[in-house]
Amino acid sequence: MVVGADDVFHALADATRRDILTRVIRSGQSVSELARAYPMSFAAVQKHVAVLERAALVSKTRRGREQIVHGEVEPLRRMTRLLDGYEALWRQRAAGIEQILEEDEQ
Amino acid sequence: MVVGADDVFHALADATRRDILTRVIRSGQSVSELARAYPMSFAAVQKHVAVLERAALVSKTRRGREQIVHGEVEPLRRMTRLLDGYEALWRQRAAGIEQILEEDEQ
DNA sequence: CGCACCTACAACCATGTGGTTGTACGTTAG
DNA sequence: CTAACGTACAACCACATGGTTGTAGGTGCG
Repeated sequence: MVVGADDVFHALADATRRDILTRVIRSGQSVSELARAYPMSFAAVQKHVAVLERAALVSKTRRGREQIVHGEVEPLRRMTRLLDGYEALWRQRAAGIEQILEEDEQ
Repeated sequence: MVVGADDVFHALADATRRDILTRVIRSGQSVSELARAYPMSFAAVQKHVAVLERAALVSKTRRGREQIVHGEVEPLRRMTRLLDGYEALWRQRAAGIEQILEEDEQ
């Protein structure tokens, strides 16, 4: 696991970042477009995007002088799987659950 | 939503806390039992449990002089649902997705 | 070309976080 | 009753976080 679960959960633990994620999952948006949508400085939004990027929840591609932010769904899938693992563990139906939970710290 | 998604994700954004969660989901354990399992002070583990408790991921019940920590699976289910919402959104199959994602900030 | 726009990044500040130690209090065992 | 155990909480520290402003570099429009 190249990006830790820590990074993904931490990235998701902020309402602004979750909102940014929903926007760019719908369709890519430039950093400035995103920045205009929130009551904070451009730099602040840029930092939020950086956090999402470090968690691999978004990626950026250049388009002219703009940087377009795209949503990446794969890390979300991994987290969903992790949470499902906890749930299954709770239901005592643990078959192969240990393995899923251990991918966590790889 | 009485406990914010922020709290749940933040609680999960730490390997020690996720490990504590797996332990107590299997079966309840006292705070000291948990504390003995990690290379840190009792107080540190106690704080981790407090964070999990604030996120409603665990609850405590008294047994004699011990405080038994239990895993609560409902918040996990809510988070799984949230993540599923993002995924569905990404797949353009957005039927009622907005609603799910907005429960987020209630 | 020259200016405006988009982005990146550094410096700074207040606050929160994860860890420590120490103290205090309730409960059980002997 | 006393001693030991389990817990809670406060004070403290180093460091990360989320925000700010300012500066600088790449890109495109007129």
